[in-house]
Amino acid sequence: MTAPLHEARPAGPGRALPDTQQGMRRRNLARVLHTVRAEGPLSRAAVASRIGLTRAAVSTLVDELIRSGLLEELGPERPGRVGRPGSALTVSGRGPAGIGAEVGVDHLAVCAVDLRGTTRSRAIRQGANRGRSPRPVLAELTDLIRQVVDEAEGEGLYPAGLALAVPGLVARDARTVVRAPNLGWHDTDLAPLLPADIPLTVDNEANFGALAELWLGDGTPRDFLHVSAEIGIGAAVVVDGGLLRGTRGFAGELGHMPVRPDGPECACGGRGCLEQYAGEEAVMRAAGLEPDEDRVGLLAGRAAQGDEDVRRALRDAGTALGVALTGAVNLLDPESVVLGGELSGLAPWLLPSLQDELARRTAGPACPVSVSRLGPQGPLLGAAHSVIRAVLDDPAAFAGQA
Amino acid sequence: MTAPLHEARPAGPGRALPDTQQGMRRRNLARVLHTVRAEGPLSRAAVASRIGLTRAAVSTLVDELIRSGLLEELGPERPGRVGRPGSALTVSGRGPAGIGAEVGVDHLAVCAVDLRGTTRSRAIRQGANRGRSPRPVLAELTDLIRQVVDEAEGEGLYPAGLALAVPGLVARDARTVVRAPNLGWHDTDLAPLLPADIPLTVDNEANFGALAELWLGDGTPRDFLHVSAEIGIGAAVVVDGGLLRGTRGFAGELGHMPVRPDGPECACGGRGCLEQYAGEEAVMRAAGLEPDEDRVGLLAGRAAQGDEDVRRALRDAGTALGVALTGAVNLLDPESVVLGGELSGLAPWLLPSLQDELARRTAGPACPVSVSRLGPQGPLLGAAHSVIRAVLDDPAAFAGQA
DNA sequence: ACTAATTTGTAAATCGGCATGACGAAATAG
DNA sequence: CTATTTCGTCATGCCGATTTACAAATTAGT
Repeated sequence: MTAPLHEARPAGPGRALPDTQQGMRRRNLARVLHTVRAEGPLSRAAVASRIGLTRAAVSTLVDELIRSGLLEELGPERPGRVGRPGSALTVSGRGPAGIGAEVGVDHLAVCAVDLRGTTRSRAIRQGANRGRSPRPVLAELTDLIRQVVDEAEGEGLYPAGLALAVPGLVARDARTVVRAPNLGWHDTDLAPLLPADIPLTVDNEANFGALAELWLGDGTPRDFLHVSAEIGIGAAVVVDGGLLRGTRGFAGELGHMPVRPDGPECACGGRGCLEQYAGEEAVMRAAGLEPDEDRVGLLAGRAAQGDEDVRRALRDAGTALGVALTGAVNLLDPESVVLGGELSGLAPWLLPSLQDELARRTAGPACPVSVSRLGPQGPLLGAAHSVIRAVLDDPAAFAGQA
Repeated sequence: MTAPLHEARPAGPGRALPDTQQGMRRRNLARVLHTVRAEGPLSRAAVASRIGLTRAAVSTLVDELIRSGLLEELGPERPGRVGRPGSALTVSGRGPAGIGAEVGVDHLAVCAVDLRGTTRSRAIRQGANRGRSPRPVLAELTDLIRQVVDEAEGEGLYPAGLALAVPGLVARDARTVVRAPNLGWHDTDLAPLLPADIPLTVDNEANFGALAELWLGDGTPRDFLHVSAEIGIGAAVVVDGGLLRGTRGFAGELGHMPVRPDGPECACGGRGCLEQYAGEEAVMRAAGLEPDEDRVGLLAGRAAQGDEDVRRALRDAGTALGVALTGAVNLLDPESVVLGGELSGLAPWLLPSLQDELARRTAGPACPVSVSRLGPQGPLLGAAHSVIRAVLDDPAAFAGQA
């Protein structure tokens, strides 16, 4: 569990782990569990026909999963079909729980999700974290985590892992925050500051948001670009159902796409980066507003009231986003672009100019742009579900932990 | 073999093929073959220790590969080490051959590569193909293919597949050219116009170039961006040792990255696309030269002679490339950027300004930029090797074809 | 109602594939 | 010349999925 969850791709045939029968068993356990979770209550025979194994083989696999507490038998189905009714199986509601946590600029949040995907417990605490050092913030977060874990344990769950979403760049070790400008954190190993008894994974808020979109969004494809924003503009690239992380884990930095190469200087050293046109600070300035804690809320409120200055600022930001996204879309050819995170609240005023710009610069049909249904809670849900996903991907590794 | 070679990623655990013992055997055959090919002559024991199987298991796998004609026994090694010497194994020099073919703007080329990776036969024909219709061009190409195949068969090889590189966009069915502006082809299924007795794969020239770089380049990482150019500017994205293709197979279109969003109108509908600053035509115009057949050669020649106009034009193109690449590098976080294809000949004059621009716009260490050792023959080699790669990845599928 | 047909789940036998352990073969070290 | 080391192979065993058979539970048909 120290390795990052959900690699973009398993290693090639030359370097893979030895392909032995235990590995086969483990993969088949995963396939059974995955299909039962994905396709609702299912009989052993139904699972067998879906994954291509025989009923006998599935029987033994199911037995093992039931013994591990990952599957539950609901009893005989009552269908109108001919033949003996099957015995319905579901993923357990009392097995492992994924603990998701989030450090936002102005809040902390924790939740526990069970194998079925339902949130069983949650805790939120408002309060500005900008400029506070990691230790007190994570101490506070640890309180919330204990709270949520206690509640989950009361319902018969046990924490299988803790996934933390932060608004910043995270190293590939999945524990060290390299740079989180809006918190003021840099090069900090978070693991020592969090509960040591639960396996930890730290990742970028945008990445978790994208995974939530992938797993929870309705009709979201396996190849898309997920754009979110907290001050900087973070994006996440999903390729064939997996996250593209990059060599250092920094993939998805949309904020410093050159939009006007001769524009004003940016902190990154370049000129005319997207962030200077569509970043929160820039939009606030363009709208003639003062910096505030809840910038997105303020912008959305004013825009909804019909404030022309704010609307114009958002239109311009949408155009800039459109330019940057044109480049990204040309390079990646995704099936769609999803606006998520805090950005989704501003979508009504960003979207028209964004889509215009994208369409204008694209030969042929433009890449469709949609708004996340999950909105700001995407990252937290994605984090919790990433833990659940790890269990589903290798149930054997989590077997005896109840 | 009708499915595209080298998907970016196998399907998730829920949808994968049933994981049965035959599958395990197939994968282990592949692993044995891969290691022998990659690490030179090797004894059974050496292979076993490398891939983590026992000597006994490897013995049976090797037997099967020898019977299939994919491996050869060289006889006992003569080492200075204690103990019975092993019997060296090599991949066969008389097994399957990968037939690579290329339709360029001003040439046709075909080659045959054996399992060892050595080119065993080749044929090239110069002649402008711009504006010619697919049928006569591919008829001519078919002649060359027959020639090369005959020669290869004379040496005991048999064609395991034909891979064709074209300078244009290819659909994900790996047979249909969607758009090849410099040939004037569009929406053409090439399969009926090529030998029907060899399994066919068609792909973008830039993609094959990138694969060649991945497989044949020295020290090339598993995550990089490969930039080539023929008129348009094509790039290919390699993520964790696999090609990123995109939903429609169009990933890697660098040519229409917005470089100066208010710049002149481009054929794609946008403004100030990279192609207008670093495309061949644009550079020729900026250098004050007339259109010509061998544009790259002309530019390189003049630049080498010290022509200041040409050099300035190339410097500016490098700067524009740098701007576009900044965006791509930020988005993908690759380990390096490789200049390949025709572009590699112009590298000496493009590189300085390109690297300057990239470094200026990057916070922290800039992404290293290198020049392909393979140069213009990358695509052809990549095509041939992609066939060989398919054999290595699943030897069982090619077993009885000798 | 009673039988036939159909489907489910499991048990027993079988097969395929790798691991284990032992052995002869072929080299080096002393 | 013997002891040691390593290689390749064989016999055996284990593990996991398949095959085959069968009892159980339901619907369809008379």
